[in-house]
Amino acid sequence: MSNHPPRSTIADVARHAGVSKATVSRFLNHRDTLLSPEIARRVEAAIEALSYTPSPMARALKRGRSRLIGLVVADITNPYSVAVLSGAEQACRQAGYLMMLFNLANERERESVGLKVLSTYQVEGFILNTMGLEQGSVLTPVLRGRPVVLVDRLHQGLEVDFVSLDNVQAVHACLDHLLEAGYREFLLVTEPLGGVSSRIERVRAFESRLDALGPQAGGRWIEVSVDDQGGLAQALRDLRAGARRPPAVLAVNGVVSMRIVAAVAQLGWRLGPDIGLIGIDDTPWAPYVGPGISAVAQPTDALGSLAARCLIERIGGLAAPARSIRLPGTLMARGSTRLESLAASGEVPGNRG
Amino acid sequence: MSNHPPRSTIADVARHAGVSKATVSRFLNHRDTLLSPEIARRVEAAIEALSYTPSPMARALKRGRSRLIGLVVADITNPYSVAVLSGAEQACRQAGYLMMLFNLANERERESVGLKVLSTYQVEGFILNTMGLEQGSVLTPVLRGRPVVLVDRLHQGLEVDFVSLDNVQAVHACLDHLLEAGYREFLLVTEPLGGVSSRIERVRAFESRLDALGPQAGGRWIEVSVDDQGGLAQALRDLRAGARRPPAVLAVNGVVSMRIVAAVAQLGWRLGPDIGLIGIDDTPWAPYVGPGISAVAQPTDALGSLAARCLIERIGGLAAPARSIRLPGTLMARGSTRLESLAASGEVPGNRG
DNA sequence: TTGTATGCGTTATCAC
DNA sequence: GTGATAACGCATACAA
Repeated sequence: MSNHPPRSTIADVARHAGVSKATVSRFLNHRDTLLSPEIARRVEAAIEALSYTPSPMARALKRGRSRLIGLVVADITNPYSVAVLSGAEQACRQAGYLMMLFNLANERERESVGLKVLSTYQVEGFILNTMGLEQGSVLTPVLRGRPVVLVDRLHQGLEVDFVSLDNVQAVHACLDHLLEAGYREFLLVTEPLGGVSSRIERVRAFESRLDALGPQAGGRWIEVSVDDQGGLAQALRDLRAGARRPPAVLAVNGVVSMRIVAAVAQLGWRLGPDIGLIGIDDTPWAPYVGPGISAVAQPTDALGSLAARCLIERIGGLAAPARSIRLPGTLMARGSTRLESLAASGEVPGNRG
Repeated sequence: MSNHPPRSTIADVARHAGVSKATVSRFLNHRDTLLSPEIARRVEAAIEALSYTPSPMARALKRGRSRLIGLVVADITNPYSVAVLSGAEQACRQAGYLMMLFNLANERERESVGLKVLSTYQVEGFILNTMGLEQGSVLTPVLRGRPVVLVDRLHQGLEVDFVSLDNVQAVHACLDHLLEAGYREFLLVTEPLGGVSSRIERVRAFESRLDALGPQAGGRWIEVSVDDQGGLAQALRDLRAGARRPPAVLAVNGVVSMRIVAAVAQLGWRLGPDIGLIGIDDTPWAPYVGPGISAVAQPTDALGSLAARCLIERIGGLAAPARSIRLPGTLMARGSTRLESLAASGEVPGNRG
């Protein structure tokens, strides 16, 4: 059993350099001011020689700051969450913060637990990508004044920075594209709203746009829970039966897109000619699923890094009123929104940007 | 500006309960022994009243243990990594550990940086899902005797627990399935081996199985780098041109599968009848891509939670020799390995388990 | 400009 | 059984 030397401490460095701990600490934190070149040189050499690194734990204890950022995510299995997480992680790293991850695994009641746990580790701020079900009033006490930024989903009564897709723009882009492609009858499919702000916003945008469009187009929206694939298929059957020409479905997110694709496959219909499909959230596979699935791609990386940067600004003391940042999505038009089948023309599915 | 009360400390609890800090600490750590019921009750009440939680930071400082586990991941954008991560995170949580995440973002040289950073945070152990390029000899010093478990990829000279897909079984399952489906000419496509153990194992398994098969089947393997999509298409053209009947491709992982699909689409071929495709790594979209992409699904969740549990056992002091755990994958047969096209029969793509 | 002393919130070692 | 007290590694007020 090899015994490993304990990591060297500030005391070791001080001894090695023949100075006091305070001097080493000064070198670490206020290198510029208050230090004679000669001493600085010796301290630096000692640090190098002992390959000394300050203990963030001890620092956190003393200063109350930990260089840690807590990320609470509803479901790390969701590619959207991961993409955002990834962008955020990068920005944090660049700013010298480390990320502590807490995954809710879709158990919403664990949200406050996650916050508490991260809290005890003295994280300096939180990025929340959760269901948004906990009211701000219950969150506030555990936050203890530490900054928070919300991603994708708002929390009632929590007035903090918010970063998200521009849902109105995204839904409008979808509808405009469908109209241009020749569809006139629309069905928006969402998971049960359940108070989730992004879903609600998308539904509202859908409704208001449809109102504005007037009689030239018609549409409804339905909630279908994940375990009711049969209900979804039935809804699609009804939709198509009641329409004079091929209708189109707008999937509120990637999960729903996937389920629509499954249902359409099961029904034996062709995406595009028989029923249009466009969804919010793009995936690398989308170009190759059936005739290609049209989608609005979210700028997930930007969302994540913006969230992180906002948070870090707040940690740095910024006291501006709560900001709301909305980033546009970009439409990827593919075969699932092409009324005329291309099977005959020999064209191949793929990206059309 | 609302001022937030500082979190209560062990001293607050002691004062509130009219006992000493030591007593409170005892209640926290050795509740069972050495404590009169009366005092215990009072302490408990005080803790409740002040909603006190011990500071993990201070604990870590004093005891050297942090209840933190460090996870270094090559690319958090890779769904495989995330799936593993997710399983690991869950197991850690259940054991009362929190996960600190360090993403290499595919910059391999950041591996030792990641280890160092996590190290300073006093993580009690590491789960590594990286390229495996750093030799054990360079890793060992920063590990300082703390346990490590490797996922999916081995490191040379690092004899620690290892958890991974049973690559031999997986590749054999693929080949057996292809043979049964009627294919006889095989091409394994991998990203450049670059010393990554999982890729090497899969190639070796491919070669040895082919050897064993003898003249009834033939095959080669090629490395194609991510940015050489043209080269991949050309390789496929050559493959098909040189084969008497439809050949089949074995994609070494999900990323490669995706690229093959893209190339085949570009070539205008039908997956299955024109060229077979089976890949390691399944995705939710696979059933709906073209005729359905056949794949070997990895037990990612199990891999992750096993990794975490191994690590936690080691942290607990287990001193057994390094273990190597190989979990079998499960074959999902779909249309991309069906020689006869089903287009005519009206059957619909989907899972066939 | 540098050193001494104290405290951050815990746990552990001693007394009592 | 319980209470002082020291120490973990660091940063800072104060003294020099």
